[in-house]
Amino acid sequence: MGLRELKKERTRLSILDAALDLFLEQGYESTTVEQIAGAVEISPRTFFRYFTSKDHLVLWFHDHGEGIMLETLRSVPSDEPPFTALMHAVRAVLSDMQGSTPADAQRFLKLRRLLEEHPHLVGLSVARGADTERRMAELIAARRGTDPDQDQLCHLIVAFAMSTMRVGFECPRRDGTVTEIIDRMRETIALAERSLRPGWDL
Amino acid sequence: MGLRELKKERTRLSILDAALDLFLEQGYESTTVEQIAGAVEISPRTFFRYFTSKDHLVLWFHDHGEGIMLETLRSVPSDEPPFTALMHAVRAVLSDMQGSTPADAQRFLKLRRLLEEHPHLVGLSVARGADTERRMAELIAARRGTDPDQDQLCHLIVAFAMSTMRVGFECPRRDGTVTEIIDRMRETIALAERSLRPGWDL
DNA sequence: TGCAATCTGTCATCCACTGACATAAATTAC
DNA sequence: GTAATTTATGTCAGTGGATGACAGATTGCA
Repeated sequence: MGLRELKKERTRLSILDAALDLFLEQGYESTTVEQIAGAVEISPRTFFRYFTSKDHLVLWFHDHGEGIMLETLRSVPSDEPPFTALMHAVRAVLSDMQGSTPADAQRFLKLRRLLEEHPHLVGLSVARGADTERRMAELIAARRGTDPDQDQLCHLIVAFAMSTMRVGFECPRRDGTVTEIIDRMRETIALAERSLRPGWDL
Repeated sequence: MGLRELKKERTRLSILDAALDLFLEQGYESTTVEQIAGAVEISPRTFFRYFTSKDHLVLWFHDHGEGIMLETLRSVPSDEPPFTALMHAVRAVLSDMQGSTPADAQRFLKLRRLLEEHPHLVGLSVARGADTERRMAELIAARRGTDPDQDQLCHLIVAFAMSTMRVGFECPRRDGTVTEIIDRMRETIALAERSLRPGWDL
């Protein structure tokens, strides 16, 4: 990786950190892009070259997780039932979190606090989730050898899987460590698996 | 109802209709609020007194449906299992659609076409859905006599129910009549009920 | 008819976001 | 090491969504 890419990644994280801190300090709405840019000494125009929008700052984790999930989905043996495969994908995200640097863990926890204090921001995440679901439904349909337009079940499978994930990540009132969150997520997965009729997703 | 409220409702619908037509004609992004306001001969400022934002135009159906669902949820006997109660609420929305005026049906179909052509607008709807889910989870928790912060299952129940609804309304490639959509939705409900383990939501 | 409440338009302003262009920096080729 | 190329950054000007303040018009009611 060249010096250029390295520096780019560093400013990218600087922007993210500065923004998270500002948001938590003075609120999301009342923080302007100009302020964020000022904090990392770049022009507002440059900010938009790193993040397509102010909202995008909040979506970095979602994007990261989506990448891992899609990747996992493609690599998981195709004789596994779809929902099981999706739960594998979710667990892959958890593994990634477990192996993340302390700095990344900090960012994740800050993001969670932010979402807790500004519930309407959760909407941004689930909005992008709609996109993610469409992509996943295609993969699942391919797995099932069906046409996503005809096959309602593939959409339902994906929707249930993402619901499970979302519920698992939902903010418990007192925020814990990353490990606690991962444990909670595992419980939720178990709960979902218990709730579904065996073989429903075949 | 006074003359004032009547007139207000009429302009409200005029704005909505003009907007839907413009969106379908020339796209969502490339239609400005100024154009919409111009089409119904009001000032842009007044537009924002009828709809809190441009996006809000797309959410009128969601808001309407949410109202019906919450209302139904409160009136349904509390010895019914939560998921069953939620499916009743969904069916109440379908009944309302069945009894709607032709004009309303037209609006609904136009909205669907719009969402089909601009998938990213679906995000707006599911974003608001996150809000809706939180409110519903409280009702379900109350029903179950639990604290929504502790009880993961109540969130899962609501999330699964809303997923079912969303999948049911998802655009099939060729758009049909309102009746066809309602039938499709009923199938989806049946599919979801078949997928869940009996008694999972108790 | 006249008073009070409410609706509307105008104006000024903020902020997110984008295209165009010039400059500065890093990468590559020689 | 320097020149040429590619890419990142800043400046500037502009668009469009959204909000507060105020004045004038409209409606509802006594």
